[in-house]
Amino acid sequence: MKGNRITLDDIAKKVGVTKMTVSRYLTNPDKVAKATGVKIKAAIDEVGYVPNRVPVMLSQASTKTIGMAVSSFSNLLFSDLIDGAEARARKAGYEILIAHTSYRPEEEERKLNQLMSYQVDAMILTDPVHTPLTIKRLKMSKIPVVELMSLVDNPIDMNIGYNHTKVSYAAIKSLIECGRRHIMYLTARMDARTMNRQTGYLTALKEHNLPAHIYGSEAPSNFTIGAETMRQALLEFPEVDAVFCTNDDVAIGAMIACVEQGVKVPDDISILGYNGLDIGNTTVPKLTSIRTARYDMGKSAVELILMRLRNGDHLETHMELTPMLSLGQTLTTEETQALSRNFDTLYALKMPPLLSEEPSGPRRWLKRTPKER
Amino acid sequence: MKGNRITLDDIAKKVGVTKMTVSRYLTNPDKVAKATGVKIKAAIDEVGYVPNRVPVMLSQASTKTIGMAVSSFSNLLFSDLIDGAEARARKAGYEILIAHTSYRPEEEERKLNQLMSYQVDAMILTDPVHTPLTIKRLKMSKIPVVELMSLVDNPIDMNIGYNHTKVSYAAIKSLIECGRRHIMYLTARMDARTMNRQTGYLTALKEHNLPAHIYGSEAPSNFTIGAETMRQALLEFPEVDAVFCTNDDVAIGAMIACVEQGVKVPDDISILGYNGLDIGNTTVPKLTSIRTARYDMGKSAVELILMRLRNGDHLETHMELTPMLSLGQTLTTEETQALSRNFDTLYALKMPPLLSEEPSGPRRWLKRTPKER
DNA sequence: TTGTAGGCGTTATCAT
DNA sequence: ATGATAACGCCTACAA
Repeated sequence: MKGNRITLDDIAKKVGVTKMTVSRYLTNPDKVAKATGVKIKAAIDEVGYVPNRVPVMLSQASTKTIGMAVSSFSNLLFSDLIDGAEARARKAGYEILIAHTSYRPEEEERKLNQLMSYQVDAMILTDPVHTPLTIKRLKMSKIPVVELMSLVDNPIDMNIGYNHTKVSYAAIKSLIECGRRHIMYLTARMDARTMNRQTGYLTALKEHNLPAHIYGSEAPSNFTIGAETMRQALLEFPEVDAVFCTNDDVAIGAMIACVEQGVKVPDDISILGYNGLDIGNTTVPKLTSIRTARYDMGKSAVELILMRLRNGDHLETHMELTPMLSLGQTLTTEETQALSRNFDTLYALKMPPLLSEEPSGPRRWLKRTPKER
Repeated sequence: MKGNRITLDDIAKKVGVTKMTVSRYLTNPDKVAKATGVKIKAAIDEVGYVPNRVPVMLSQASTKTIGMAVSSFSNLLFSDLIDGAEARARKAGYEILIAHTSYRPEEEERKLNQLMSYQVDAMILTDPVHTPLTIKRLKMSKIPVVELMSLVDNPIDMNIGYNHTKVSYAAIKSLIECGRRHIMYLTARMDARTMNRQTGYLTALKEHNLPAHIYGSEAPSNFTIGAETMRQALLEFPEVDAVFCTNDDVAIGAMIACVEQGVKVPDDISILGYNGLDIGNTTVPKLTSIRTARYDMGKSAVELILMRLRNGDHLETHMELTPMLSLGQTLTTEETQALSRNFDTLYALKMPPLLSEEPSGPRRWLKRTPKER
């Protein structure tokens, strides 16, 4: 039962003109007689009329709307992505329509369907993996699509992001260069980016004939999970001398566990986070983390879309970004410098064949169901 | 320039039927001949057809869509609200359309306009303050509206939330009962709920003739801001023996500052957070916080909307919730018990006339612009 | 300055 | 089992 919404015609009748006049007033008040305009305004204010954009969408016109499917609202990194995209979109008179996918391709497919059914002019995706149907729908629709965050192998259209595998490879190489030999990968719920990082981690270790130690959980990442997993790791793998974390949440959990157990960071164990969120600045010592330019990515995505929409050009844009280091004290000075150096030359970095098979070393999963509601 | 989207007619022509037959197949495959259905399915799959919901919206029908205007994506509390609402909505075949307001009534007005222009069947609001136009539009539209989080004075329609003023009053009273005399309010960017809490805080102090000490910042709250502000407070107001925080982010910042300065929590200073987010469980000691039932609120909001939509009843539903205590160790045992007791009898609680004027004690604002982009 | 006609893509309704 | 027609509310294009 939906309320009887007010239409242009209702306003028109109140004023004693046709809806066309009211429509004109709405797009440009100067196009109607001043006296008429005043009456129309009064009528609109009186009833709280909200223009219905649906018919406009129907008339093949642009909807001035960009759809954005983000992986999660509980990971702060996506909040920055949205802010960047919205700020740029608004400046151009566009709106962003947001949906979230919970990192699941099928959910992305659902939400994409929903957004496309609103006739969005373009789509921004933040998951790197899609269902075949998602890909087909986007390609057939011909609307501009930007995949954000990860550099992907077969972009649907445009792509801005990081090669997380390469970044992780470079990070682990740096730690090895600086003498770490028992490097652990601390992870949480497996999504595609988590896997990319793992591949980079495994590849670097393999190259140096070092064993892999992967500790993770099935639950979505948070501080508690990170701490629990790290406690377990310290028991089972006490030689650990470096922890590469899939994100800052679990990294902070790891720091908490280290403090509890009297482990010195970074002397005994160095800890490296991923994303460079604000929270890492508040710990003591501050977390060293791989910082991704989230706000700028959101902004750039909209910029690429606007260019395409305006010029109709079909430049294939695939931008590989290189991360900065969010400086803290959870790596040694030497390690920090090695990482910065290696990130600077990331484009030139050659990797050996990627490893995606199971690691040779121990692999430990804490069984733990997501929290009850 | 929008892609030439595929329509029902395109599919129909491919198959050699009219679009009506294809439409029937989509709503109920059994309504067309089996052979026809097979051909239609093939055609749809081949071109990646996405049904266009816009015409459906136009034909006065329900859009099966609920609009939700959340204050922020960078505050985790709203993520739970969204999850609760989405879970319930999906079960009923509804979609949630999300927009964010950055706590600003004018932005809420903009986003409301956007959502209503998509003909949503109902609206969920999470800000407690609205522009007059927002209120008028919602009331005139007659669609079900739920205001979440805060119990408000003049609800637009339905309302589920907390009386944050009363909750804060009860919390401060409890601290006073237990002997605290130098209670500080630690806040951040001022939104309406922050103000409600301040009023409760001031009222309780006034009743006991204690001076108020309010420390805050203009920037959006985060851990860094909380820590900075608390450091300043410790310098200027060293007698402080309790810190009432507007949210868990600044509370954790306060804990960090206390640890740095060698202040014992809760012996020297007790710290109380607000919202009971997961992050409070990871600190040492765990943060004691006032927990709000966010997921359930989101769920209940949709439930009320569905009832209204289905039955057309116009029960005025105004639910006042009472918070639980998220148990930690940043209050003394005695204080924790006092708070729990007082929350249990919150409904019966009588407050003196509210104070909303400026506090009598010192008030200190750290000037700090939001972080550069 | 204002009005009229037609069309956007789907579904309800009424034929065939 | 399938087709034809009308309607939803706005805007573009043309007319007065």
